[in-house]
Amino acid sequence: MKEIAEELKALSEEVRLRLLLLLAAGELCVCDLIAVLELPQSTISRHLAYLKNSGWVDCRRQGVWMHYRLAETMNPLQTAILAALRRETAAKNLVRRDSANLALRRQNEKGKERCH
Amino acid sequence: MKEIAEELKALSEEVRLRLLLLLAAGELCVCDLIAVLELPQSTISRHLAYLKNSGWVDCRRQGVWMHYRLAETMNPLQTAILAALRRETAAKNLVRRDSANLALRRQNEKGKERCH
DNA sequence: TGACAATATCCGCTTATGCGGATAAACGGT
DNA sequence: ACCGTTTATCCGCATAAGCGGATATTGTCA
Repeated sequence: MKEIAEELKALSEEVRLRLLLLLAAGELCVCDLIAVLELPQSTISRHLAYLKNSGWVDCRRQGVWMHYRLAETMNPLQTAILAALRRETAAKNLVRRDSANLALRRQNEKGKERCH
Repeated sequence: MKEIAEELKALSEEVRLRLLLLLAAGELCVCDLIAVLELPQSTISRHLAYLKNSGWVDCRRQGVWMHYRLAETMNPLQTAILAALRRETAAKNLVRRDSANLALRRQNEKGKERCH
């Protein structure tokens, strides 16, 4: 039960929710997340570490860049909660804005190959 | 999004999780919850107030007794999360112990009419 | 109205958490 | 080996949250 409470606590913070929902759409580099959320690097990094320690995301290093993605092995509770969250937040302003920002950034990157 | 984070924060604490799961099986009086969880009255009352303020439970007064139950109007996210929680925690020791304690208390109460 | 029972709130304390600038660590390129 | 870039961690601070005994509130009954 303590573990379950910890998993939920990891999602009880707006920045972490935004990060998780962005990652739910696919793997991202930390620098992308910093740019999209427009928050200090230390803040983003700290919250990503929190999500990682609570089993929501994994990361892999590629050179200097660190890529985060959803944990590939979630327990059934996590899977169900994440699915519900994605479904019920899809229409929220902040979520739409974040993914729009990400799309914009992707657009501007065309041909400039970065983070890989 | 802040509201969603608040709803999740309400569930990120073991005592509140236990309370909510007990109430998911039906309305209960505060004195039952105190007896089952075996925690100080002020602790139980505080956590119940938290669950109420975050929209997970409602309460009704009947004389001196206060009865708590699941909120009858939850949003879709809450409904989904609660369903997942009930499903995934049903086999947990603590959850089973709590409901066993409640059943035992109900048994001992036979004919002694209380809390109503 | 006075005494009692159930519950909520207050209080001082301790611990946990978030913040963001500063610093450290990891890595690639030259 | 050194430099610049990216990310992680450290640090001091401020705020939030949990605890449980003490007190207040609410209601019942005589």
